[in-house]
Amino acid sequence: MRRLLVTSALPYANGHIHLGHLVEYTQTDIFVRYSRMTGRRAIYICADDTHGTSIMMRARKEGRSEVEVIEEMSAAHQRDFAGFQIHFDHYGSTNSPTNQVLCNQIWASLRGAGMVSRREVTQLFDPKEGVFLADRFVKGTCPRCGAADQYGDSCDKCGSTYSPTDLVDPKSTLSGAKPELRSAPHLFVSIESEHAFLTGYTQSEGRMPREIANYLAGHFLSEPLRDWDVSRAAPYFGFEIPDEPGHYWYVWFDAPTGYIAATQEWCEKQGEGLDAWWRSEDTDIIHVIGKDIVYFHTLFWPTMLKTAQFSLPARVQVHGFLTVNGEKMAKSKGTFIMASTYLKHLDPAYLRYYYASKLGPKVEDIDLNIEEFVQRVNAELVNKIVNLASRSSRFVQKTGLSAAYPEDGGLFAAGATAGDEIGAAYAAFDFARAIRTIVALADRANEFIDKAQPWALAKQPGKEAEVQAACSIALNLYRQIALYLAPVLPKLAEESGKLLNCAMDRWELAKEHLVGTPVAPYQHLMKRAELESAQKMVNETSAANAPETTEAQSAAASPAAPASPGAPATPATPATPATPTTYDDDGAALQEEPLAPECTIDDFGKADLRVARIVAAEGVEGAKKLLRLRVSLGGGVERNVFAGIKAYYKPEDLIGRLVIICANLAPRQMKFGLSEGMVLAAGGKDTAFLLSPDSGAKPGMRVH
RNA sequence: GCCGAAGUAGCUCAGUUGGCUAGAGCAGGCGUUUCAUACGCGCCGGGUCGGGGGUUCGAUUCCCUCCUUCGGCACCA
Repeated sequence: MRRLLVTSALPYANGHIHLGHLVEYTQTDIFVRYSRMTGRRAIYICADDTHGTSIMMRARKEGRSEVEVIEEMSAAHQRDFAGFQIHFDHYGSTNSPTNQVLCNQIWASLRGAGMVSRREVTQLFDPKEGVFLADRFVKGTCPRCGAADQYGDSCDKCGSTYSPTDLVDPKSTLSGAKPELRSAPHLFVSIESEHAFLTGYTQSEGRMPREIANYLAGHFLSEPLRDWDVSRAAPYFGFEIPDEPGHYWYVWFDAPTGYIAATQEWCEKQGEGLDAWWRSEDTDIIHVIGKDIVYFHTLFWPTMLKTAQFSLPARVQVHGFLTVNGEKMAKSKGTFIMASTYLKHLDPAYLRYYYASKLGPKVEDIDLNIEEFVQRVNAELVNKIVNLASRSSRFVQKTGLSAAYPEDGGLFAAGATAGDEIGAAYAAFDFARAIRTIVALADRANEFIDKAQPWALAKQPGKEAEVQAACSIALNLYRQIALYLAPVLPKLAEESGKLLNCAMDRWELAKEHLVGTPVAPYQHLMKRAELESAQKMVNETSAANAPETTEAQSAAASPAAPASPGAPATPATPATPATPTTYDDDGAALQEEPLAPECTIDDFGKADLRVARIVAAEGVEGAKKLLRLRVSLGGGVERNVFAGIKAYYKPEDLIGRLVIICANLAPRQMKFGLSEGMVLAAGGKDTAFLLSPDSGAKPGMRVH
């Protein structure tokens, strides 16, 4: 049988593992465990992703070295994974000597193939803001058709595309200043030469979920592939590029190489050769990733592998995000639940089972609904499955199982047949189907016991053989089920093996009767999940609101969860209910958006900031992010202002509220109307917090 | 608005090479057992299969269109 090398995305070393991450690791772990049970040689490789600016900033803030930071986090990650019975054959780090050697090697191959270019990148630079401007931050007149007010990359009037430097009369959309041309050295990897290869690779049947292949075909492969900027200038925590001193590989360059490096470290421990795993026709490599990092795994990574003559992944399995109670995970709602928090309150088996019952082969978000979670685990796992063992094992403790398997009306045979279907479902990452089929088997087993009534027979003298027969059947059916669930619930399988004195490690065992073996005294195999405990977990998460809020999702290779840390759930609620005794004001926000160049008091004075009252607010039809606000400056002076805060505030909650606006901002014609000012709000990519004056302020007052 | 995915019972979902009265689990109601972790078993109620149109002897399934939801992109002065 072909060997399997399976990976999950590398968790970023700047945040703890949360329930969103666990979707992916659980999914992968189940797949690997199943594969092993069928006799396939399979290894599960992972590592921490450690490089990048975030780690550097964190280390500085905490006054210690980056290495100390990432070692601590790696230990925490591995502790969490172990707590959820996620078993890696090797867990490495991208900051390893092995990985560095490998990066050098792949880099040399790319160089050798003539795919690397060093370019003085001339970009438009905003002299007022002190930043380089991405295409979308530049507007000007289209060089083709002369349409005004077009973006730096393409014209929506004539549809032509061009470079921002071609724009006539360009303006920075940040400051309105005329951008200057400035250059900086960058290293690029060109992948356009591999366009045909990538089309063939990504579109080949079974390589990845269909919708992902379509997405790539439509968004990237339909036009020339752009060069990939792989360098970052010092200071940067990472590997210095050997032939380009002062420049470091961008974290996404050395993250996927970590898959290979970690494999190599495992090989060294095992005395095996790396080539058998990464340069072999006999090994299938499968990457399990989240839908947010498809781009890196399906375009750049295959190109790197091909160029350096490594095997190409046979499959890239993509999963969706985790939502909690139907919404994106948010600290403020108590749904940004850390793995370690969960473990304090609930059995990891519950989550493994629940995820398995929800995970299909499609790229769909899955929802963790706390109530459904408790209900489902209890109803299916405890009430009908585990209870099977509990209700039938006691009657045969003294006698053990029948020496010959009794007539059962074909139940066992049906269960054995179902095993093929269940196995196929596991192999296809359709765990939900596997679970459905398994639960159906448990239903049949319960019906059987109910009809056989061993408890009634046990009271009638002379019926001992019948009691034994009924329970032998029930326990054989239970064993089948426990075997089928073993990839999901390894611990349950192990305990069941102790109860029935049998092996539980091979899939094919489900086709063999278990006869004549002793039965151990029954001990609880699993407790019922308590809603109260789940509630406590949520409450504890809410209470711990501040720590790790912003750090959790800047991950380069972050897998499962959506990135919306700390989105304001109820903006109307005062932000500080009590005086906090400690603060966790980390540098994440500042790091994400560095300070602008110094300005003078006169510069500042140019902006006329005023208190204003929102007198009307409504969503803008056709716009997903915009609210149209009517604000009053008092004395009947009103303004029409658009604000990109639809996702964070309900219009009705805003009416009557005092805010700060920039009142002398040049009016701007937008797609949906004229905007006559700007409402001030703090926030980053996924958040917005409106500014309000203290009570007493009146509309029209100037902010000095 | 553009691209993608999806809309089946109160909830979570099965079900399509087009075909018998559209299914399961949970939740709800009724009954029943008491071996088991108040668990199990039986029965019942409940769906215009998002709306409309078309192809067909026949459409939940194929085609068109509209609506809604969720992602991604745009808009966020």
